[in-house]
Amino acid sequence: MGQSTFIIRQRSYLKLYMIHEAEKGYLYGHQILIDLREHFNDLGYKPTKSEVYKSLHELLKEGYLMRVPITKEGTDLQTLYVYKLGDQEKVKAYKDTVKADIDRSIALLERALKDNYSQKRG
Amino acid sequence: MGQSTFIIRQRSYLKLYMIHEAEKGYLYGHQILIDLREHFNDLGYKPTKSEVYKSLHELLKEGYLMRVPITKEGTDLQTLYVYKLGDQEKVKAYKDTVKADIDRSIALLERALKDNYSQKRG
DNA sequence: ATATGAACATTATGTTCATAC
DNA sequence: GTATGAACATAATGTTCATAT
Repeated sequence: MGQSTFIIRQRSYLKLYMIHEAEKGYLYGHQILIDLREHFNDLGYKPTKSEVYKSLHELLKEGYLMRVPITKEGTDLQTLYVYKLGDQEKVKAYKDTVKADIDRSIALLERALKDNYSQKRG
Repeated sequence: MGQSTFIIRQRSYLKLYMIHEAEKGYLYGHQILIDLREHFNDLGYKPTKSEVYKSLHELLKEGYLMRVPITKEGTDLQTLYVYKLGDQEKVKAYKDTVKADIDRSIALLERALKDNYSQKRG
């Protein structure tokens, strides 16, 4: 399946952050892109537009988020959407899964540090 | 480039372990596959044959490892190879790079834990 | 079964193009 | 410039096939 046996995928990582943002209220695509780039700037991680929108669309398709078109004053046609939290139970289960995935990933990485960079003393 | 902006690639991770194994003496493909699967069994990570051989071939091509055909008693034709450490300086530099990549990856993952799973208290 | 590797397929991700305000 | 998205391209990884001992 899409089930990664190695480390967590970027897509899952981004989806987690989006869910968290939706939990706080609502989010929209362009803004979360800007926010996440800012948030990870110090670590040199700069998620692409494409990944962010794909993550958003997946969450929507899977029912974790719901989309609401918003209206701006003075406009008729607009392509602005707000994303709100969908099924809370589903979301909770999803977060638990991702949590386990992150924990496993950290364990793999720390093992690599231990195995490959520990000082050998005699 | 192949430069990942997100988390360390499986390929780099495996290559690190192979270099480490070569540092201890020598290694060969099938054995390291078995060993790594055993080593990561508890974390549910089961590297594939394909990834292991590709990692090995990359290390060879990049000069981190050298290949030596080995002879077994009673055989003429054989496709067995032993990999030994190549340029030590190059290897050291490579390990430093991977170390930084792992550290950055752990930082990203731990940030996700902090950002998305910390208890909010009032 | 051990052992190595290529060929093929699919996923994950990144880059460019299109559209609209 | 903000904002959304598809189309296209490539990179990373996994599965199957081939070949030999």
